[in-house]
Amino acid sequence: MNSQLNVLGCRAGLVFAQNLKLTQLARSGRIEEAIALFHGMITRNTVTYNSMISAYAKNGYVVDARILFDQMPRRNLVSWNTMVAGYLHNDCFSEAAELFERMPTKDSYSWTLIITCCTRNGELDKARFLFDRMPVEKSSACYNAMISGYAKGRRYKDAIELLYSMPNKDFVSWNSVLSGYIRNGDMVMGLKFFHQMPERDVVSWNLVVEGLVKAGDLVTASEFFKRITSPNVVSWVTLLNGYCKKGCIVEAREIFDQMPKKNVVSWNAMIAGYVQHLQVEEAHRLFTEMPERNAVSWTTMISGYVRIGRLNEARNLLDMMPIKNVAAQTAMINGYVQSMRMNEAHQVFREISVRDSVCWNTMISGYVQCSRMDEALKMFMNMPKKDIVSWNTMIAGYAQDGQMDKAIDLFHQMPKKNTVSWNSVISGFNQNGLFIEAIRHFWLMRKLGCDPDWSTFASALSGCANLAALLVGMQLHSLLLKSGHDNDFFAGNALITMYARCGRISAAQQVFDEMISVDLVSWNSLIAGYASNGSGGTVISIFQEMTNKGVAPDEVTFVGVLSACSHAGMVDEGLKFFYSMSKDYSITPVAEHYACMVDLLGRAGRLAEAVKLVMTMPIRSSAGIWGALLSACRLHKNPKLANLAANKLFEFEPHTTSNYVLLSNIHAEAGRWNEVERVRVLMKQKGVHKQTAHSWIEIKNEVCVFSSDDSGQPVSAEVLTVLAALSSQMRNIGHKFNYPLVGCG
DNA sequence: ATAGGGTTAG
Repeated sequence: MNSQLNVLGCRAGLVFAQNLKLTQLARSGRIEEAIALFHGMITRNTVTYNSMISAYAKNGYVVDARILFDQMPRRNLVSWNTMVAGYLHNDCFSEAAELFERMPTKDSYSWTLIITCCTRNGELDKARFLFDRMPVEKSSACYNAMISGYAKGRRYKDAIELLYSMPNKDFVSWNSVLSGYIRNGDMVMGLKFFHQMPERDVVSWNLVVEGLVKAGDLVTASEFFKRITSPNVVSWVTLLNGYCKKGCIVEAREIFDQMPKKNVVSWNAMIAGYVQHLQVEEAHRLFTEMPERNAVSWTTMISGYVRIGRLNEARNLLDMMPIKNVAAQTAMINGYVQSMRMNEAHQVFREISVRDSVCWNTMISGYVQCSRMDEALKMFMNMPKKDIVSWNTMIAGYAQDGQMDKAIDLFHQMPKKNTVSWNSVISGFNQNGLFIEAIRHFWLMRKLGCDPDWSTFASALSGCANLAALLVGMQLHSLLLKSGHDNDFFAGNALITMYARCGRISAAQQVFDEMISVDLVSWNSLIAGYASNGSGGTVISIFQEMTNKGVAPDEVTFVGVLSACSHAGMVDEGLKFFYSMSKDYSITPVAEHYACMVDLLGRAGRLAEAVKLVMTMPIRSSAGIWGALLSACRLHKNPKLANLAANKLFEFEPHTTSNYVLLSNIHAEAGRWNEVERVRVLMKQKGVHKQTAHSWIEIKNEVCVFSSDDSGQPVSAEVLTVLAALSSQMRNIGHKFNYPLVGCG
């Protein structure tokens, strides 16, 4: 009897110890060892099962956790809570809520879980509804969950109101509100709240240091750091990270060396700092020196080698990694994706045991970059839980691939849209020439309560630039000033282009002058602006100004400069720049530059030289080059050469109506009616139709569309009268018309 | 063994 009891006692002791070990393994991410231990155990009690459920869930194996939960012999309240927490940990909100509903009994843990579930899912009011009606006594944790939810959702008033009504406030309560301010970037309010707090612990101080670091104010951040009475590892790492992000890697290293206690996170942060500054060798030295490495250390190193393009070293590390995790494998996939090596990317992807949304998204974006949209879609469809990034990647992919209909289709299907989703469709419309749709979606986005960012403004402004929609462009300009995104390069540069394309070059110049700092794109936009406005001399002086300031021109700069010369008839200057770009700036001319040169020589009537340039150039010809030649043929009435240029042009653009029309007109003007007929037959053969040209204007928020030969317009007669008056005025001041202006609606 | 605030990697 006694010995039997002893055996039982020993067994109980063993189970207790093994349960403890299980929890420890789970906490340090050693899930394989935990599984082995669990399966090797002779006796298991409810606590064992609970620990294992938690172990699975905390390491991403939420399905296995559920299987064990369903299989275990007896479930207690903690088992149910653990499973709900497991779902919550893996962002499975609906599963968590479903299980919560089925719970036989609920304690304050359960209620805290469901409230957290709602707040994390953005359902703040539902959370509050449950909070107000929960039948068990509210713990501090429960209050804190609700307060934290409010604060994270920027509902500071609600958060503080609840905080003040709470009976036993602790540090977590105060820090939850503070964290909301800091994480949302509301530093001014955050600091004010910090000073109002009755007492502060290390976490409070760390939060403020974090906020200051994020705002880029390292001086104040280190002042606050110095005032912390006993800084912990988190305080040190936060400051260290701040110096790394600011590019002060030497100072970061000093902080690292000064740290009284280092843990894995400290080493990882320092390694990440070196990786960010592309000092991957130094990072690797620390990596080999550090006392213990975790998955983050390996992942940081792998992504470091990926960043500098050394995929072999990255792959070696991944192969050496003892227990591979998704993050490390995704970093590797990212490397292959960037080099378009999709087969190798897919091989790594196949080896991943638990696939999260990030690794799926990386694969999708890989196929998108290779324009393999069918495979991207296959991935997207196979993905078990799509997140907002997956949707946005697909939408941007279709837009880039010219399949705007599919992009819009997905956009309408997606459950929740963010700014990036809107940006993808808006810039997609622009890329596909649907500028009106781009602008319409900008207003729609604002109407539906989504905030545009600098990228939205840049896209919408680009739409205006292409439509020469000055009034809308000016409206966007003032919205941009109000939004606070006006100091951004992209938005500023888009403004320059918008004003220039709307013919307001002085406004473009003013935007340029008022920008806090300009980049190469700003210079290029200004140059292109003056170029299209025909101010060749100004372009040349701006070009000199920018090179004097030490800004090196690129290919785009020269497209602007050369087209300026061509528009202003400055042939010699153009030729000089063309030769100088490769000689002085070592920029190899591409098709666009040759097109400018053909245009330049062609306009000047030097057709033979233009042809010679095309025949001797070391690159493949393009539609732009032959198009420029064809236009020159019209200007200088050379139907023979026109036939040659047109034949080449049709190889590139067999279905572009305007090319055929141009050729036909050249022959018509020369009275070569046989040739005109030949072009007509050619168009019929190729199935090209002469499209009815149309244009539109906006009057009092209504769009009026005009097309040629359209007498159905209600205002046609009026328009025609005005047109006739304008034509006669133009004729009076000496303008000659190529065609009689008839039939314009 | 389960819930609320703070650090690092994809």
